[in-house]
Amino acid sequence: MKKKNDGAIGSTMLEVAGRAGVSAMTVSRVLRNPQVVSAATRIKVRKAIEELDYVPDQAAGALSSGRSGFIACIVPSLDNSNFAETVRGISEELSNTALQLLLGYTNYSVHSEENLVRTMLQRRPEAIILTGGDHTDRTRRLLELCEAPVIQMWDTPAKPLEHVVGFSNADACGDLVVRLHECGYRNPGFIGGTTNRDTRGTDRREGFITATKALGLPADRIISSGIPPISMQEGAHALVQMLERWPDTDAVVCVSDLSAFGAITECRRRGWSVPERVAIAGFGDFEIAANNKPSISTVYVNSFGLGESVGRIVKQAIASSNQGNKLAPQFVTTEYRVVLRESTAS
Amino acid sequence: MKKKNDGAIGSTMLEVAGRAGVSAMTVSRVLRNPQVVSAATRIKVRKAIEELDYVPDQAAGALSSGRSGFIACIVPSLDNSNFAETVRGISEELSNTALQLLLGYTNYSVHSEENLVRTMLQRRPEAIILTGGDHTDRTRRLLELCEAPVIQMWDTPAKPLEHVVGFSNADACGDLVVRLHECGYRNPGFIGGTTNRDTRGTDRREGFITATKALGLPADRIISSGIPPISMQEGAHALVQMLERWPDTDAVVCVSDLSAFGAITECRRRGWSVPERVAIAGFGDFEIAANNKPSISTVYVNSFGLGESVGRIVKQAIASSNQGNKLAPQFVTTEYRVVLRESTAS
DNA sequence: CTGTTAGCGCATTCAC
DNA sequence: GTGAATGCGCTAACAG
Repeated sequence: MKKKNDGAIGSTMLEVAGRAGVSAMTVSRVLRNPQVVSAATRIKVRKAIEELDYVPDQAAGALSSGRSGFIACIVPSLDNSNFAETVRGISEELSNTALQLLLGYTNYSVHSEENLVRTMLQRRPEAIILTGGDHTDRTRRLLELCEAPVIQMWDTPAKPLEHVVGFSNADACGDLVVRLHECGYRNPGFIGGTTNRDTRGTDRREGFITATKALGLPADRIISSGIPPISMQEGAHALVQMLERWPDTDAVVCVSDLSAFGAITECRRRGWSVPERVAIAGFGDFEIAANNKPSISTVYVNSFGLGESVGRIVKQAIASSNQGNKLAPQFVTTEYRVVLRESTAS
Repeated sequence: MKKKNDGAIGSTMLEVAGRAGVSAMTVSRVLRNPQVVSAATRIKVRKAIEELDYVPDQAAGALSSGRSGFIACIVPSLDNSNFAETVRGISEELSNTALQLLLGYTNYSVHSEENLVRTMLQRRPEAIILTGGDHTDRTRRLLELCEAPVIQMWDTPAKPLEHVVGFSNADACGDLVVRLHECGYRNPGFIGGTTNRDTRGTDRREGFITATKALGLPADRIISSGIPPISMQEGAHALVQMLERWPDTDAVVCVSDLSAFGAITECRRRGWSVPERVAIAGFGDFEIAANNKPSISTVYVNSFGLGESVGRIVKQAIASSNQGNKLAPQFVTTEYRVVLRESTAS
């Protein structure tokens, strides 16, 4: 046993109770169910809590109640406006609850994800939020064993684990290709990363291929450069390769706005005008897309709203579970929208 | 009491012990101190763990051992390369330990920070990492009461709470001004946000003022626009205001690379050449700084290394505490470096 | 090297 | 509206 209060804050619930002249149970009630306690007692207890600077120990509470108060949330990267916005959306939606996000990032590795899931399960999260539909077998097994609701987001996996909030990156990218075709572009190319670690990027590439084929356009103009998520510099590099290999390429779709920016900037360096020499589009509608010159055509994704939906499902699932039910698997598709700007001609 | 395994994974340590034909304590040892258990027993126990897909409950472990395994880390925003890199640095440094980051973000509000701290203290973190030196009185009180080591990062507060890892944003910005002066600029201006929520931004502005005064340059050319962290668009807006108000301004220092990018792009839209008409510099050396045309002069900050230092101190502080000591307050200053590029003339 | 005992701090359950 | 008893799952301490 540890020494009393070793590393802890100040006092225990029992000490608060002593000071207030009530039982520990009453303190507990004041904290989590104040309305069942008489006003007078409530005030006494609150005073004692104040005076002792009492901070409840959630580990103890969790152990006793079987509710950790944690929501595990695993994203590929924190340094990405899209995921950061989604996390904000989730947080905001959960802000009026006692639930706390346990955040982790995988660096786009399913192997890291497996370790993260294992680590987080030790905290007994009440729900688990994952990005995408690509997981190791072991991850899937772990997730099935634990009864917590699982939400996959940012994708629409064909075989969902349970709940899904996302959109088809393939369709979204396909729509972009269709719009470019409508603008008169006939020889589009695609720039993305070299591996399939970023499954959303891979889906966009697939969407590009499907759409170009359907439109009878060349579907093979694909440059893969760099480990996803690819950088501005790699976008620049890939664009040059693209135009060297297929000089008559008239529109380039980049896997993200950042690589699109890199590509556009490289054109400016070389004196190739965008969109006259070549049109360039991105994906994600990051801040830079609207603010660059030329502004960047892209696909807007409602990252924040996606997070809000996820948060709402988390709350519903937990509410159901509290009533002894299980929320039926939800499948929410979120908004996206092609936004044409100066980097492609209309 | 909760129903057995309600919401939990599968089995308890006792069940693993039963299956392996040992006591629960031995299972515990295999998990956290394997070398003290005989090889034969170890194998038996590991087998049972495998077969039952046992996942230990850290809440119980924490309660019993008095060690939560959590490190609280509070940053202003997740959507900021600098902080994201710092978090990566911390994570990486802690990756060979059993410590887990409990991440929170304040949206640049000391009030949110106070709530976050209170929430996180309920998890009994073994160390607490804060960004900057600006906190409410109540936050400071809470932090003093809990015995966990506190680390302030990304700043060099005059009155540190305990440990500090950072650099002087004021000095860094001042150095930038000096370098611009060396390049021949005599009428510099500063663009930043309207409030002091982002204390690092405020410090940079102060550094600008101090340096310009010391050099005998005008120190009053300051445009404040937008709530920090200011956007690209606000950078654009502020630049126009700057040149309208003080047309002979020859160099503009922006509080971050993003606002600098906005400003530069606005110049391009208006046909004002950078750096000929006006030089523009940023802060942070984000990806965009090196990749823009013109590339952006800025101050490089070793965000990742800063995080690594923080992680190292966390480990040291916990190690000391385990030996019954207390690590003497550390004060680590991290690297920064003025990087002159195309957006300022040399 | 292994087992036994006890208790971490709280919340559930049931009395009153 | 309040209190007492009990145990959540694990680990420290000690005994063997």
